[in-house]
Amino acid sequence: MLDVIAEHGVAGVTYRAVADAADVPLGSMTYHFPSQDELVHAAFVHLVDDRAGWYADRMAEPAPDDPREQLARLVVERARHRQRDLVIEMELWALAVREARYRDLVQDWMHRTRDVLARDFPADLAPILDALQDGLILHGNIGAEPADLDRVRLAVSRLVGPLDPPGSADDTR
Amino acid sequence: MLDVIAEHGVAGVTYRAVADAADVPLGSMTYHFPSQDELVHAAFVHLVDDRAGWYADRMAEPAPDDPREQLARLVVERARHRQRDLVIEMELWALAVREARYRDLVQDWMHRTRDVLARDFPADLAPILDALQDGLILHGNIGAEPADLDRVRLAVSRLVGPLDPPGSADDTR
Amino acid sequence: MLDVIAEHGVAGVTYRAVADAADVPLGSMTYHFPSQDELVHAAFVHLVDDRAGWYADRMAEPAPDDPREQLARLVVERARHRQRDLVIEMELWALAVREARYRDLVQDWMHRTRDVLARDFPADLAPILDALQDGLILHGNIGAEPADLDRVRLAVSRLVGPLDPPGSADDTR
Amino acid sequence: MLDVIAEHGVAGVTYRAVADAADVPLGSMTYHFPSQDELVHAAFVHLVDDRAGWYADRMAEPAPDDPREQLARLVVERARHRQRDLVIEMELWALAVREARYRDLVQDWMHRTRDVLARDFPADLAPILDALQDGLILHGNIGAEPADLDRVRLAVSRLVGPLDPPGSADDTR
DNA sequence: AATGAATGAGGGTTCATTCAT
DNA sequence: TATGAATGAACCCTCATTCAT
Repeated sequence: MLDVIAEHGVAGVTYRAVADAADVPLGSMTYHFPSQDELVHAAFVHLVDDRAGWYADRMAEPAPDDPREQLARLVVERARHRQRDLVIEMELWALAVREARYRDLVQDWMHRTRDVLARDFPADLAPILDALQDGLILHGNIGAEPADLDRVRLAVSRLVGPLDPPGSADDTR
Repeated sequence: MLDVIAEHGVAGVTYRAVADAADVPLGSMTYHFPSQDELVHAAFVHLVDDRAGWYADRMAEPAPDDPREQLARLVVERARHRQRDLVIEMELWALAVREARYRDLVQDWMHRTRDVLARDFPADLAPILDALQDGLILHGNIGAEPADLDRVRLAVSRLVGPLDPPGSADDTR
Repeated sequence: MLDVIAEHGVAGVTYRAVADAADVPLGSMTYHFPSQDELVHAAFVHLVDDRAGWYADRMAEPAPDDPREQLARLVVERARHRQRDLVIEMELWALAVREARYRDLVQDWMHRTRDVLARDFPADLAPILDALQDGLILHGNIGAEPADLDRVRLAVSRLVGPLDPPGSADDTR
Repeated sequence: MLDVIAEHGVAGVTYRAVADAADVPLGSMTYHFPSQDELVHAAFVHLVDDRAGWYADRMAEPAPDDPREQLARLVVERARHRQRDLVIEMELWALAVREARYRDLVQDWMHRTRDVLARDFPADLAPILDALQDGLILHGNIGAEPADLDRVRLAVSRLVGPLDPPGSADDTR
């Protein structure tokens, strides 16, 4: 299903295409998803859950001991050229600006992401960092050259501040 | 044409829909745009040119005397809720991550934007500022609450530095 | 279907025309014959089978006891003016010289016809008799006056020889 | 024009296709041939004249001194596999069995051919020889293997008789 | 519950033909 | 006279959706 979206966009989602991709009978598609939008929405609900969970897990990795570094690395990882996931996410965003139903989905996702960010960064910076990372990822995927780790580090450290003394990143909410 | 995209997405672009919206005969459409992709591409070429020109003009306004403030205001203006333009731009981005032809278009746009930014900000910050503003605009349009000017100001001033008289904005990498 | 071909040629075969002629819904047509060529090909497969069977049956009739006479009569019967069947066969031949797929079909038909002829005539004469009969039928249908039985008898008896007791029809090459 | 017919059949004849093939403006086509059938008919008139003239010339060649041999050779020459000319002629025949206008054209052609044949062969055999040669040519072009000269010689000599008046026409194979 | 058949609507595209220039 | 622009009518084909089994 998501493969179909990745390749042909939401516009290319047809019962037939998905049935073929999933190797299930056509009748079984319409049986479980009476309308086509049902099908698309279900796919995106699944996607959001999957991606939000993945993001929380990755940010929770104690890896570099510096959340700024971890954030920068995650951005670069997701900003690598022409990612399947990004293609699908873009389709969701495009839907979200037009249809409330999908907007709700994305808003939910955004909140989960900000909550994750708020564990490591000041709460008032979370929305900004979230916007920054989405912008960088988008540009990395579309731009001529992939995202550059140093540049991302620069952006993050400027936004967050030069030092992130261990344990000091207390969110004062 | 762009109205049709704004309302129904690129997927809703049909010769018939556009012909109706523009009140021209169906045969006229296919005559001037032999294939549908021709039509869509032409519309986006126009859009990019229009938006890039608009952006350059607005950033050139000597308005607040502080380019950081001007940038922040432009972001907020474009991040107002559910903008027609943003809807269309999202469709373009979604296409761009899937099809090289549209990617080229967006890359061109990105370069023009960065050139504009480089007039007022250090060159190495231009791509970052560009990504940041796109992220903020996207989130402003999709998020539950519209972009907040103070928050955007904060983001910009942190990224660029407290003062930016030409030459002083040294990046401390 | 074949009626449509007979009246308007293969070029006049449209899903709509056939659907109307057969009084079935348009969607039914495209469902059972996903592409138009499918439809045309299926019709001709049917035709060939039908005609080849018919020919074998007719030649097998013990009728005049002289296969030369039976052959001559069949030619004249099929060479009667403006026959629906001939119209359709011509369309098939025209396709066959251009497209391998239909050529195969006609070759198959030709072989079946020759096999039938080889039951009553020397094997090396079968292809010649087949060509002769097709030429006569064609000319009979297109020419100003219909085929003349005596003339056909003359042609056949000259080609085959005055007598054709099994085995005696030796070609004198 | 005839190239277009050869490649796509009469059904593939469109003002645009012909204009492109002849490298003339589209408007010039409709100007000189107000209707499409005008165009097709003119092309076939030209074809018939061309082919009939060619045939008369070739049969007039004193070449092998035996008209039977000359006829056989011409048949084989025209029966070579997948000839452009034959493709076009088939389209004409297919039209001729359906439309009087084209039937007249072909009848005219047939008469000219028979007149040519009647110069060298008994008048009552001319129509038969004509039919035979068309049948052989057709089969040669469609059949799996091209026409065989010996077989054609056999057919002709059987039909015409072993000797051709002035004792001369012995085929010297 | 599950599925393939069936169908009507819709959409891209082609093209003959008309017409202004 | 000659030509490109313009347009409305088809036509092929895809698909969502319905329904009988």
